[in-house]
Amino acid sequence: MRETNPDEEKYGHKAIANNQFQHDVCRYMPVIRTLPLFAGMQKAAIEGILKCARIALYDKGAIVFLQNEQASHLYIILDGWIKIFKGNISGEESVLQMVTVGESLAETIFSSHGLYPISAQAVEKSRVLAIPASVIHEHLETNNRLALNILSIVAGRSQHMINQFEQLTLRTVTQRAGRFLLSLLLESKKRTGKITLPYDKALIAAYLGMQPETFSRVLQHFKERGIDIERDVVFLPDLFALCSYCDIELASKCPRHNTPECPLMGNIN
Amino acid sequence: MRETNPDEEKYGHKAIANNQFQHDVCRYMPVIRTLPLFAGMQKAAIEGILKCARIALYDKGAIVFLQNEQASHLYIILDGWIKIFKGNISGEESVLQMVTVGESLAETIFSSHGLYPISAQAVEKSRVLAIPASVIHEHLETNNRLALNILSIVAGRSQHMINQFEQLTLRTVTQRAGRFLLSLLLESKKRTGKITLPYDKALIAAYLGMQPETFSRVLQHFKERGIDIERDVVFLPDLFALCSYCDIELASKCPRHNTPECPLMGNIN
DNA sequence: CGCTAGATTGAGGTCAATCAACGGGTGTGG
DNA sequence: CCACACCCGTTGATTGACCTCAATCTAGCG
Repeated sequence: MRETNPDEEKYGHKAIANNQFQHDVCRYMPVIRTLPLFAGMQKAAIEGILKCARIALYDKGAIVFLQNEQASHLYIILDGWIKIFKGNISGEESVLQMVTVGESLAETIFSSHGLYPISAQAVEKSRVLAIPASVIHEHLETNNRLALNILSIVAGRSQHMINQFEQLTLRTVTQRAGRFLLSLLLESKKRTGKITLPYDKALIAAYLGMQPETFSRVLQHFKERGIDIERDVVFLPDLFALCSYCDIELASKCPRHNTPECPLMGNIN
Repeated sequence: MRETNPDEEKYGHKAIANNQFQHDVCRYMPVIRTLPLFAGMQKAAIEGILKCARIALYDKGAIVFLQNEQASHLYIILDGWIKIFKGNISGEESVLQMVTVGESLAETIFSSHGLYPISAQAVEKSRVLAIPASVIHEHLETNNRLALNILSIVAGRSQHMINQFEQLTLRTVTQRAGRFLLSLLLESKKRTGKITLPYDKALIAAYLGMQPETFSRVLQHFKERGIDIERDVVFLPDLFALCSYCDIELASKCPRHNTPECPLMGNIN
């Protein structure tokens, strides 16, 4: 039934030797239990689902799955970064999201035709919890809490996609890059003006829907405006330097949102 | 708690006088019962949910809801076309989807902060079934079937968005327009070479992420290649004229997919 | 020390947006 | 029935944002 997948050769899929499936799921139980997927669930129920789960390790560049493959697992990242993308026949690819610790590749297995609609690739050494799709589907039938948790995850992802969508259609490259840096700043708990880029600049560029050269030029542009950039570290002259790139999604993560300290004073979109 | 919403004035929201809420939900029961939302549910359960539902009528141009408003209802289109979009402060808007009969605006009410992440506007006279979000949330807690149905809807929507995303980033305007026409062809049951555009050209252009002028020029381009276009009707010289714009999502709707008749012979992406 | 991958910089090209004018249906009022 | 206005769509000319290609630079690493 499955169509031949031209991507397989390209990415050297099926050649992954380090898929080291291990039985040490329990070692990660403390982390796993705190995942949104299992929120509000009984210990027994969680363990029932995890019985068939395995932990897989992917090297940098390894493919987790490819679009149009049979969707076999639901994945949760325990460590590292996974790139979610869609590639076309001419080799170009469009990066949909970058996923990291605690997040899951969930909606992918509820695809109507049972095939992954997207591809996933580790962009650095990553550890992933893999739960068979059949197990999830089985528990879904009886475990309402699980269904609601997944619904919540998928809806959240959907919303994030809407934002990404708006970014690409309505924003210039400078605005996209500025917003990206601001989001990094808001995610870093310690509120210094120091931001470290989480992965390759070329990858950031792809995620932001632009060419590496363009991203480089945009950073150059920021430098001229007083933002100091060295390698993968960005130093802000002050914490408000990027506030003009804020939007409603980022604002909700900002401690100064809806306070007099916010330079935008609620004029956000 | 609710922020002032500058869009309200712009769109004349709250001024909608024809929101004719009616108690004639039962008149639409035959249609409603066949909706994916209620698939596999008992008659009693469906009626329990519909007890508080109302049918609303929107004139062309009327706003159903605006982004950042409190998410109060889940909507299902019974008639007409609704535009789902995200607008920014400078008045530009990015059209995410066009929704029509049988489809729902579902994921919108599961937004984490309880606000609509997007706006919805009727682009022609439309009839909509509105179910209070509180009712849905209440039933979700106990009705597992409902949760699974919604999950399926949201996942489907999410996947559609992924496709839209890929279109905008990886395809040229010509490819996007060609694919759009092809999708219309595949959706029309009668397989003649005649396609009628479902709404304004300007709206189609916005949905395809281009300017009206650009869309017009693209149609011109098609005309030069033998496709006859008159007003809102497109005549194909033969049924395969647009096959080069096919992709895996459209292929699944094509009766000739995976048959020797398919001019692409499975070389699809 | 040289190799390589990632990043930068420069020059030129292109696709689609923008700005502006026009055409041709449709509806309205005289 | 015609004159006019209005809206939608088209067409043309120009601009500009971003891409592409190619050369160069830099840092890490064996």
